[in-house]
Amino acid sequence: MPNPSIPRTARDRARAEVTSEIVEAARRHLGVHGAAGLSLRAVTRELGMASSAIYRYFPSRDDLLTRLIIDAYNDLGETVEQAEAAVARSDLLGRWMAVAMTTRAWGLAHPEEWTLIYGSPVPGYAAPDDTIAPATRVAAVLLRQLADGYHSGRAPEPQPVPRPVRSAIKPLREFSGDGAPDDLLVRGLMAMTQLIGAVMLEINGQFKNTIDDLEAYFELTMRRSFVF
Amino acid sequence: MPNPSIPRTARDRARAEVTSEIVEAARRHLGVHGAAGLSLRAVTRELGMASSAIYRYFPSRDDLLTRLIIDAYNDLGETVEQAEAAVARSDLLGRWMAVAMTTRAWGLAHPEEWTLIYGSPVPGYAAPDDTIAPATRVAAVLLRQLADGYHSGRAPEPQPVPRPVRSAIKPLREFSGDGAPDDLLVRGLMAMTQLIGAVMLEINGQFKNTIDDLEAYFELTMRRSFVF
DNA sequence: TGTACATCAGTGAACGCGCGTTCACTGATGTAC
DNA sequence: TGTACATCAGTGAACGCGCGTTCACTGATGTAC
Repeated sequence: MPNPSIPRTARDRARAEVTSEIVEAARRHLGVHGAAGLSLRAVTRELGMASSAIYRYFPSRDDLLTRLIIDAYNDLGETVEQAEAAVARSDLLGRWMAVAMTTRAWGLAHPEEWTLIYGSPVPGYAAPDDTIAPATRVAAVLLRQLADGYHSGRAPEPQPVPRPVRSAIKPLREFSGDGAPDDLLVRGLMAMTQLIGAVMLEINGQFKNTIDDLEAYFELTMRRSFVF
Repeated sequence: MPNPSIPRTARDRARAEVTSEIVEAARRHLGVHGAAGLSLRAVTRELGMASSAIYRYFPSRDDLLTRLIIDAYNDLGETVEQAEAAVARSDLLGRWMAVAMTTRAWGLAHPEEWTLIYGSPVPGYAAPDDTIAPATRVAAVLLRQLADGYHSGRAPEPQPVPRPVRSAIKPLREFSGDGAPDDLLVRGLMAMTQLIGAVMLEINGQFKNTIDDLEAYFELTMRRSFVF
């Protein structure tokens, strides 16, 4: 049985090529008009094909959007994973800073795709289940750091976590296994919130007229947000 | 000279009334289709008037959007100011928690307007200068808290702030006067980032399948983000 | 108080535009024998 | 290797829709004398 992901015939090869051309053109169009304004006709126009031709590749506009979202999650996830893997396992601060700085750099380089995955949902679009797994890649890296820090005895003195919160983060607990106690999970979530929040505010221009050198400021706040 | 903001004739009264009806209808429409999909025709249709009639009140779609943005900033700002003013001046934790919980409540109650002011900019729309002043109301409340905490000697042991960051936050420093030293400004910005980030992530549904009781979790993280 | 004129809200038709999706079709590529 | 049929990419016209904005107009309200 041939692997269907490896194109075999000329037709298959052409199909794979045109598909990725469509996705790339669509990605470019995101930048100009945002996700809500993504237009199939504009995409096909740029590729010089009939507007109806796109339906040979994507059954609808929403399916193209889904593909863009999955690609964005995977691109960010892969970039972060690679940067983090290059740091010595015992260097927890280095690993955290690698995640933080790489995430920011990716967001600034791909603001539309950032908005696509972390911004407000596109009206009328419901993300299918295929997007869940790629969405968790960055979080998974951070959970591993928490577990490593905890098991090497470097966790900070735990602050109390009230009962309601303890049960509130149960879903996360189930996802993370018993790699870290509740207090550490809360600290990790806060660090993640600080990270995503800071990048989002910067991308949306909220720091305009407030902070000049955003790189230096971001670096300091991420150092201060380090859990261990 | 009569105050032009107080309607005098029947015509003026009618104009003020219709204007606010338009704004309210537009606000409702934001919820369904987002800012990018705000349609003048849909708004006039709901009010039972000709689509061209709206040009007697707003010269263009962008002007209506601007009005919605200014209203949103002012509504949030006023709500937060009032809640914070009800807390004893010396109760710094109470004042911070009032800002945090009120901000979250407002955001959850008005997710579209939240997205309008803190979300990614509407493509093709450039916010005019009139939006700057209302945008700073919440930040101004927090800066007053920082100054009060500092002048009553409750500031935490300052951590070092590297030179580049010191000059990076110069614009903020100029805005805040000498109410608080650099370290305190950084702490304040981080608390603000944690607050806005947490509300934004919750509104965008990023905590789905991660945290059950978001209110309890939010409260804990805001307590932990308290500067003093 | 009454009249003449100016101002203004609201109308409805029209302009020019772009959109997602469907459909019957053509012609090239792939497959089974 | 050659032929007959099936599969599939791509076309172009069409459907029905909604949009922001302009314009000449009507009729009501306001103002100056």
